[in-house]
Amino acid sequence: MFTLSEENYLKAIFHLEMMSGTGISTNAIASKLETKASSVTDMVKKLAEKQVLVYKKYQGVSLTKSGKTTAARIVRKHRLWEVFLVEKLNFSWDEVHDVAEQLEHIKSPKLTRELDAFLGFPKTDPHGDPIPDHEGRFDSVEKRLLSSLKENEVGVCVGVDDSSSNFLQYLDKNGISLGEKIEVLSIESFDGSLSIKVAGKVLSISSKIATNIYIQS
Amino acid sequence: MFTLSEENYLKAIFHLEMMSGTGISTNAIASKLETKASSVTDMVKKLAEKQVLVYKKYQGVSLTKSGKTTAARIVRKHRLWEVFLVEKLNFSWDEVHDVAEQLEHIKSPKLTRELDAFLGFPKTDPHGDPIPDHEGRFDSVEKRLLSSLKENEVGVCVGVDDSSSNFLQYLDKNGISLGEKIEVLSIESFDGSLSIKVAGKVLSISSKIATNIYIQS
DNA sequence: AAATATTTTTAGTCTTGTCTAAAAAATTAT
DNA sequence: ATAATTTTTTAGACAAGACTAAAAATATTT
Ligand SMILES: [Mn+2]
Ligand SMILES: [Mn+2]
Ligand SMILES: [Mn+2]
Ligand SMILES: [Mn+2]
Repeated sequence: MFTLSEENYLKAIFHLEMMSGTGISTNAIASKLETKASSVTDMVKKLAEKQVLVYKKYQGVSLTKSGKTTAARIVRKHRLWEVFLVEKLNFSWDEVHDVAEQLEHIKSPKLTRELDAFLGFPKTDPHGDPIPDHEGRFDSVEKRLLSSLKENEVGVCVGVDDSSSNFLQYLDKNGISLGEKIEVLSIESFDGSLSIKVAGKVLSISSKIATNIYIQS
Repeated sequence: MFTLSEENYLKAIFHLEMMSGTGISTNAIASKLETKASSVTDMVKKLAEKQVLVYKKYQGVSLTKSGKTTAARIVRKHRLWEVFLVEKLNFSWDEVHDVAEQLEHIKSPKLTRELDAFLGFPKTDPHGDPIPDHEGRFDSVEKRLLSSLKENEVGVCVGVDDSSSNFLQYLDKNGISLGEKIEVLSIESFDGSLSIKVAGKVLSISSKIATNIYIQS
């Protein structure tokens, strides 16, 4: 069994390994969890003793098989609860993250199993992220950044990279949501900003925005 | 804002005041929380500083208005989640308590509000206990112990005093559930055991069982 | 009204998870 | 290859929440 703090470390390392492969640095973990490197060193020693990760001084850490499964199950719960909040309790996609951060630590295998069934075994959460199964497996949707499209190409929005309330509200305001068709009308070579057509309306978005939207084409 | 531990103390004191009035002793709190009296003394000092209870050395503690509301809101969440688990996720009434003990600490006013609405604003939980409103108010159902009935009297089961898995499973096994009519056929004067008729069947229950079942007549 | 028993508080210790400051190792620049 | 910089670890401290053992206050007997 893991403490709340241990679970948060495992999840952070899991996400970091997802992005940048194995051998996650103390500093990377510290900045993701908004804590200090020295605290991370202490904690990874403890987690190494519990066999959920391998730690070699000055070399960073890597999750073991068991560590990956444990972390994926927390992510599974996080995303199932996000679906619940949006589908059943009228939350919008920018309101769910903080509550899910709490709910993901509830310990009850039956609860997770039944919640999954109650929601109809969803495959993705409200931000387009895949929901791992009980064993921690999930199929990664093939997707590209909107910024990788060329002029006159089209795609369907299937996810976001940044799930902050700020960014999601910006998307809402501009009619961009999951499943929406996006057409790139033109690209400004000077600053990489795009003119796009979405939901019948033309709008201009910065390159920063375009690198936080995933599309399928 | 209160820590998990502080919330558990507040809830315990709230329940103790419910039963035995004001001025709750250190020992009573300790035994309810399965901790030591010395730990309780430390904690009530802290809670007194936070103005949620009044503490006078050697005199026990009493919740303030604000303490009562805070505690009632935790109880509100506990019971709403119990309803959710039974009504929506196929839990039985003997499986919900431990999970609700975790869920009651989730902090999100919107979540509580929406959950309440999603469940259709239930007035009681799966054990017949009333669900406080946001302000901490709730109407106490008038009810008596089954053991207070005389021979040939009847009542309807409206609650249980003990919500342990053990006891609830015993009730299930014998067809006793909320809303069920119970008729007292005879009372054995030697040990106070009762012969009752419930769901068409006659069965004999000990006096201890009878003092843990609430009925309305 | 003492004496005894019980309850409650205090004093001191421990664990978990965090922090700052300093030391050590690894990396990058000259 | 040395020096400077950055990253990581160690050492020591702290707060929260718990515990044990001992002291103090209260309650109960005789
Ligand atoms: Mn999230
Ligand atoms: Mn999400
Ligand atoms: Mn309960
Ligand atoms: Mn209940």
